[in-house]
Amino acid sequence: MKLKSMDISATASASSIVFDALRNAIIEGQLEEGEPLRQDEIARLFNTSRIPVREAISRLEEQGLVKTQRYKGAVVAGLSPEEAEEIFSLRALVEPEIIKNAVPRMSREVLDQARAKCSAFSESKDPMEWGNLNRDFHETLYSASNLSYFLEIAGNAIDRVERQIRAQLVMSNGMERAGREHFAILDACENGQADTAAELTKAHIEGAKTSLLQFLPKA
Amino acid sequence: MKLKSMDISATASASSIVFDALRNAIIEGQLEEGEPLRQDEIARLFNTSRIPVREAISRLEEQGLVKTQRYKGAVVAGLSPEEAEEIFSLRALVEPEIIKNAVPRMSREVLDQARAKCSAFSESKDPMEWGNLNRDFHETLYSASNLSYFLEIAGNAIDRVERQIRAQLVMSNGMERAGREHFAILDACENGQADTAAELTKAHIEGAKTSLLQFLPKA
DNA sequence: ATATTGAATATTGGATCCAATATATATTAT
DNA sequence: ATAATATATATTGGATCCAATATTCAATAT
Repeated sequence: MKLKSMDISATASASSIVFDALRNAIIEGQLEEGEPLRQDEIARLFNTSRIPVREAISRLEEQGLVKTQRYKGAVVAGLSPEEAEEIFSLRALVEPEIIKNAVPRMSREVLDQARAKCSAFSESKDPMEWGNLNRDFHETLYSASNLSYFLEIAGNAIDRVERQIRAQLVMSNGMERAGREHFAILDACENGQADTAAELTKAHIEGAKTSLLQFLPKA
Repeated sequence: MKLKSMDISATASASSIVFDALRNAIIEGQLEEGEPLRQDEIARLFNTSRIPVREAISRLEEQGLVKTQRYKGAVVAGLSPEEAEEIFSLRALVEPEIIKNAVPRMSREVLDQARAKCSAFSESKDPMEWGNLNRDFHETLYSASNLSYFLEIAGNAIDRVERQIRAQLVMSNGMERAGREHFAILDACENGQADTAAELTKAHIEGAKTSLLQFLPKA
């Protein structure tokens, strides 16, 4: 008798399914700044009760992706230019450290995947894909790093600005410059130049910061 | 007719009361690594139902202060030497930036408060107070900074290692060195030397990292 | 017509209950 | 006595219900 056993405790809870779906919807711009998250509506959509939805929303608030007000519910968080600047500054501190740690640990396989993703980004004609391709590329490189806490911090920082980055990528001509910079970072990684990769990553982020700040409306 | 009005939506929810209490209990070492957080027990203690307790626990997990396993509940998170190292490295990146931003913004009042807290730390004979006094001092200096996101990141990083820092402060002779370093940082702040304050802060954190890593058991 | 008040409806916060899973204890088999 | 099985108990996950607060709409006053 061949049975495929599975660890039942690895199954996703209702709350984490809702959390992941909402996080993705926010990052991808399907839920826009200020949009209310109606507990009952989301619960209906996922065919669950409101309790897991409330837990998911609590977690999203800790991630800075939504803002809740007592008795008034949650809305998708906005991003002021000041906040954006800080978040990018933090990324410019953290991500070079990640890549510096990652470079000596990169396998041939990781580098191949990264090159494929770099090309995919560069060649894509579908603006809807650019955000995912951009992020995939960076995440592939960073995946070689063993700095799990730094990865967690960077991941959340990116989540915070991702919706705006994606909007900006679609609406401006930053794609070409980003593509070139990706290849330069990748080359440095392939050549084992950790410090160069870190510097290029920092410059890349600083450039993205400048672009995004120009794109964001002034309050 | 004189009525004192209040904004009812500013009242604390059950969930945030539980969250704050658990966070403090973890930070202060009253809840130790591996200790289970029993939903029903906590609910009874706070005279509420389990729902707000579950939400509080979800938030604590996002903060990295507890670890939950599906169907098995939450336990207070541990801290490996590797994690500790990373968290301190992140702090050593972030906190100097905070203080550099804070120094030119420090009022006479903030500096006076900081000096009072610095002296209080230095003079305290009660090991149970050292943790709070230490943190108070740094938070007072940082409060002059307008980098709200950096403050959030640093605050959480400190929360993650605070229990161990406090244990280590009590059990080792790092108090004297910490006290001297505090006064040096404070002097630099008072003299408007933002870069010096940043360097001293970085050195202070790196020193604390070394001490803590010596204190933590090797796995 | 506009402003104010009252009623109805929508939504959130959390209490209670039920089902599912994990753990502890008792019973049976070896 | 030890190991395996069955039963009881503890705990978690979430469905449902109720109370509290906010928002919308209708009715009334000016």
